[in-house]
Amino acid sequence: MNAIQGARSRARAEITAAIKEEARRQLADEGAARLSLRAVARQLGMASSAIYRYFPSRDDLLTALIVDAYDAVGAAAEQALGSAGEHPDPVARWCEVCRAVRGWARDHPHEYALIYGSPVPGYAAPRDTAAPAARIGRALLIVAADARSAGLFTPPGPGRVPAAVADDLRQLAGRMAGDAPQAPSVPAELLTAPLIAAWAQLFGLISFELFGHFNRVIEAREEFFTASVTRLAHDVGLRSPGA
Amino acid sequence: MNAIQGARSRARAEITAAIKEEARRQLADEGAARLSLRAVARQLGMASSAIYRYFPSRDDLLTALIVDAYDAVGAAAEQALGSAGEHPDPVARWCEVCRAVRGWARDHPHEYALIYGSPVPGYAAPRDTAAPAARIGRALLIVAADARSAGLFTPPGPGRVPAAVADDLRQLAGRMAGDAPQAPSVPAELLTAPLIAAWAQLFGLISFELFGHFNRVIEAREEFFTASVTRLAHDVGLRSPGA
DNA sequence: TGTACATCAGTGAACGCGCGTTCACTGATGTAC
DNA sequence: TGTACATCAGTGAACGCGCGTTCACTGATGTAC
Repeated sequence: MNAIQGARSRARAEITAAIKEEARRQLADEGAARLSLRAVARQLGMASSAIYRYFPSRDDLLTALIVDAYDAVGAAAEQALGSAGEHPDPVARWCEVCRAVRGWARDHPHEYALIYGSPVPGYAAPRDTAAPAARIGRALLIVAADARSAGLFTPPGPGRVPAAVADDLRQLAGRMAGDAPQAPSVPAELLTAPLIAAWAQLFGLISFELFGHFNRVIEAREEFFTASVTRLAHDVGLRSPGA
Repeated sequence: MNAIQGARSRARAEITAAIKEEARRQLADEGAARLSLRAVARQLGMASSAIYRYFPSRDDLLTALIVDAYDAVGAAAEQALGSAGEHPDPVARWCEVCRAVRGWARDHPHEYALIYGSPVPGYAAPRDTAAPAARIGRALLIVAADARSAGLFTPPGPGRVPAAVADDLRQLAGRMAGDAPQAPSVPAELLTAPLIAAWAQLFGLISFELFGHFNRVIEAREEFFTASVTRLAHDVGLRSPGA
């Protein structure tokens, strides 16, 4: 092997990236179900069989795209978290994270559809997707955790949470601590039903916008989105400093 | 034409229905993108070309399935609205409508994905789908309207709604009145941003459950859903009689 | 530094398959007089 | 009631296409001595 990592393995990494890039382009034209190895190879000027040196099958290429998409949107959320890190208002910070997710989704609608739209038929998500998929939820949790440290978190009244749901939340908190022991640990009392619901509901707002259900309903998309996620922040228990 | 509507046209209606039924079955196996006219014909024991006597193209068959799906889930919502019609508690009634939608979605996951998942690539929804698609939103609105009549509706503070969104809502109210003049008219002050948001967020909850994002997160799906839509009801401004 | 060998990327042909749609046709069902 | 004609459902072959995957191969890049 060479000093600079070997020409071969560098070429390999570059071509792997080129294949994924072209596949993402085709995703945008045709959707996931119509993604075709032959078309990717054609566009790249290589024999269709050559793809098999990089991905053992079409499904493996799809999996790589899915993992990349989760990572990309997760990174966008975390970056918003970071840049709004000093922000004294947890509600505004929550909104920034939500807006980053929406922004990424609007910029990459087909990758968004790949991970948050209908599951691709006959494709079973492997374990590898679980960790990247959790990044957005984790970012939202950190907003809540920091708000609590600042005394700006009012946990929702616990009386209304069904016992079975409370059990699920306890188990999930345990699993999150175990999966990423080095990550900032998540106080179990922040992992509430409203927070999980807000997480899912966020994607209802984004999906409705991207998939066309707001056509002829809401045109002021950005204003509507911001107002809606502000409401979600309050549901979760976040408070602005002055309030 | 015959007294009993003509043997030919009766046969026609029956076979059209059989084609759609078989197509729905295949939807469940393969997803919308892989729906194949030839496979439908094969399963029905007819020549593939015979399908063209009933649907001019594959896209027209898809459109018919989409319209049927919107109508089916809309009917489920309206039925819940009807059976909970006497219910004195608007919050409970709202939950029943939401639960009916979720129940239909769980019973018909692939038809749900067809209308609320990723758009089918290369397929443009024709105008025919707009009216059936509005039925669920209309059902939710009626819950709010009846609650207001009973004095159990507290409109959310108008201060926070951006002006552009308020404009959209006014226009939408006008359009809804025009589209269905015979339907119970919708007071514009009920068509609020929180209600539209709750409508979209409802599908975030259902999609997350159906598309697998709650796996290893929430297992008490029904309890979680009911708790979440109860929270939505309060966001919208509905109150229970005693509260 | 040079040589023999192993590894690996990439090729091009082929396999077997399914697809949407068209077309000329047959035969049954309905209609008009 | 009977006959001539029009309408329509359904057939089967064909067109042209693209797909995922396999396979034996060539030639370049890397490795061990």
